[in-house]
Amino acid sequence: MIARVIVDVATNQTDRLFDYLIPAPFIDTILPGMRVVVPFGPRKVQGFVLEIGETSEFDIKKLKPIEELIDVEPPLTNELLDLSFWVKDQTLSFHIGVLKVMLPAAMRAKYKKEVHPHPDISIEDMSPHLKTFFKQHDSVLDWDELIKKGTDLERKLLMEGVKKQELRIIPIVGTGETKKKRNAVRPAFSKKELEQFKSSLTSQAKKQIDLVDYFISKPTEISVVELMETTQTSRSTINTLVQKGVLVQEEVEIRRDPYEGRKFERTEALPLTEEQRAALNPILNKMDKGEHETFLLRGVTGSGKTEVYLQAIDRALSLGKEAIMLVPEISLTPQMVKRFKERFGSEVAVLHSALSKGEKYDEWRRIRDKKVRVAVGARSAIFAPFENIGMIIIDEEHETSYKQEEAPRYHARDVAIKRGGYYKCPVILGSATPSLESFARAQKGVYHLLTMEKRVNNVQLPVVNIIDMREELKKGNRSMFSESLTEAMRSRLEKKEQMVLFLNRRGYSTFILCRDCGYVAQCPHCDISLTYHRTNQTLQCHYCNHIETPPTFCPSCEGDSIRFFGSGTQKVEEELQKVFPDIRVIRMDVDTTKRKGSHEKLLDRFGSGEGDVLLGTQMIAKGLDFPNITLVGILAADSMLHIPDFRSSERTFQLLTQVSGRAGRHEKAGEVIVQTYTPDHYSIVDVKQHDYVSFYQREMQLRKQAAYPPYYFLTLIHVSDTDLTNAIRVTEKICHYLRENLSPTTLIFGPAASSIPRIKDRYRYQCMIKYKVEPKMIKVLQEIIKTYQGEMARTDLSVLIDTNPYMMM
DNA sequence: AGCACGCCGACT
DNA sequence: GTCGGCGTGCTC
Repeated sequence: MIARVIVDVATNQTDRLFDYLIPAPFIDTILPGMRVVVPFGPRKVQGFVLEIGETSEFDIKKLKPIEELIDVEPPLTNELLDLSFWVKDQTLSFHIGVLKVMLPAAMRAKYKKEVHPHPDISIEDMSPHLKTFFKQHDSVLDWDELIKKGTDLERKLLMEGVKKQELRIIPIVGTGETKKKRNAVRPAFSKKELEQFKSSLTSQAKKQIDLVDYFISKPTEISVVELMETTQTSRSTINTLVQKGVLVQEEVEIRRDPYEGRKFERTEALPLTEEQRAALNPILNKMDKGEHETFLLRGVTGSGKTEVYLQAIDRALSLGKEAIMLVPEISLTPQMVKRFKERFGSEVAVLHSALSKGEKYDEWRRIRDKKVRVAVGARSAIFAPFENIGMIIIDEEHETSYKQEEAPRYHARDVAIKRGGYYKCPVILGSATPSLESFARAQKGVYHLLTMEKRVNNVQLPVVNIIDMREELKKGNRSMFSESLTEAMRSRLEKKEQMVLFLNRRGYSTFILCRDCGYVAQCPHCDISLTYHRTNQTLQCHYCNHIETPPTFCPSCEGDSIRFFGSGTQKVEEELQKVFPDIRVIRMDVDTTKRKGSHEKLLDRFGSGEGDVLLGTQMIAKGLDFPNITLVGILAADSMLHIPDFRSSERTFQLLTQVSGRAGRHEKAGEVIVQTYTPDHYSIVDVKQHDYVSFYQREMQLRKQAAYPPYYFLTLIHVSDTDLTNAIRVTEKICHYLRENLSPTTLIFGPAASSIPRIKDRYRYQCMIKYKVEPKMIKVLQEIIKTYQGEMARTDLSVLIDTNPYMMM
């Protein structure tokens, strides 16, 4: 018997199946989808068994046997294995990369090298330096750690030791899994025997008697910690009884429950509005018939999309099937989790980045072990290893975080539709502001469009006021708050209502500029300006972490007119305090939410009324639902509009609509104030009218003119090198090759310098492909990778291909 | 990616 | 003459 294995070596030459003999003990248990450790050349690596077969094209006598079988059950289902082929082809990724992304981080291979004293040599015979080294440390040392953290001398000693054969390096392939264990004890005796034992104890042994009494009344297993607490005894007393053989101590695996100790009250399905029912029915219909269809649910903010999702999932469960619900990382808030836990109780597993590796692993195993039937999570949860999926939902489907920006560059939306096809189940893409791609497909009838235009309980959409900041300047108002916004904030403070202020930039000042000569501090390694960080008084590069102290005189003209420009949330907070000295501000951005659980804490504080203002970046745009918010202020609506990306208008419209949606979701009416320097731009005007369709139509015209998606598909090839001329040369060759080999209707742009032409001293060039139908595309791109793989391995050259890119930089 | 094999320069 | 530089090629 032969196993065909994908090995954990991410290179072009090894991106294929390798055959291995299956040793007799594994023959009956080995299955496709299992992880193995195999010898590969001179070392050992982890691999995934994809196929089991009888024969090999390779010389059977030369096959090596599998070293180790890691799994008892295959972590990857047959469906996921099939899917992995599709994903790696579509995204031009290494197969191993796709297989790994399907598993929780804790299950990916860990490689380490252990440093041992050579077995034939006694420590005493080693060279004196090493002798002291091993005496100071444990006798088994981790090579990588020593190399990374050790001193130069230590490094030198180690190298010498290896050369002189005094040390041996043993590579270890680990699985990285850790199951949380706890010590527990249970009685080894029956009740009667315990009574007997008790009477043999002297009255001095009071604590032992307490323990025995406990087990007489409750003869079941209990964790040591819990036992100590309930009986007020110490570990040593328990140990004594273990020693005497009265109690048995065991390690019991426990599941890490990220939501431990939290009570979720069960809720029932809410009554649906007319619109909700009209949206839900066709979905249920398809589900009942066991047919696949992709639905695009466009519902304004507050129209009750979540309730539609919940009831759709409920139907899947009552049909005996499972459901996956994807939420953008940023809006996977405790509020959202709570809503799912309340409806589906212990049927829900939650997968998101705030969980520890171990917690994620445990939640993932609950899915694989069929302990739960609903998976809620961010992008990678689309690979939840269910085997009978009845419903897949992508909330906020327009969110760019569904596209993974490193290899494998997959889009969760595409994977969702692929899996939906496999399981013949409906897929819902939900959003108040669908991506143009999805809405265009719905218009063409590829997706089934469902619309919800009204908020539930007939709550009105907030009134949106657009403030022209150029007028404010003319009036002499140079602060970051317009008169209207200041007044609106004052009235909320008086009425004790809450508000949200949104600014798309964190930190303090974004750049420094010389007023005399226009000098802007630039990063020496990147073509980007440096950002001023007030906390440590430094200028920092956002791309390479270069740090320098801000100059007091202009390095260019030697004048003293250096000024800080642009403002972040930190500065807004200060300004707010100046205008309203008593205002209570809760600031939420990357800087204030770094610690685990701080996100939740800040929201709880705001929810309980501890703050008047929630001031934040992106992360406050979604999912917030507090009844007392009656004002939303958007400080710089056009900050996104000027990013060189064909989607910048779309992003602006989506973001403004999402943020606006935070206001007046309940009894109290909401108001939104949008500050902008471009009040006539359609992506801002259409927010005022809450008119998605109007925005869509205008934006589509521009996309058509400029030959962008949804009219064309895009592929972006990024070429970078420390050598500028070589980067250009390679990009030129690639463009030439594409023009020769793709159809004449396909548009090829390039070579063009990237919008940030240099990052970390690497020069960046691009080639953009726009196409409608191009059956040879994948083949041609594979050919390009093949052409440059050698040069990429040898030199600093890098060629990356992004099919369907979302980051144009 | 690692790692060994292999073919040319500066050293005991 | 050897030690070691990193170019080339392979891993079932």
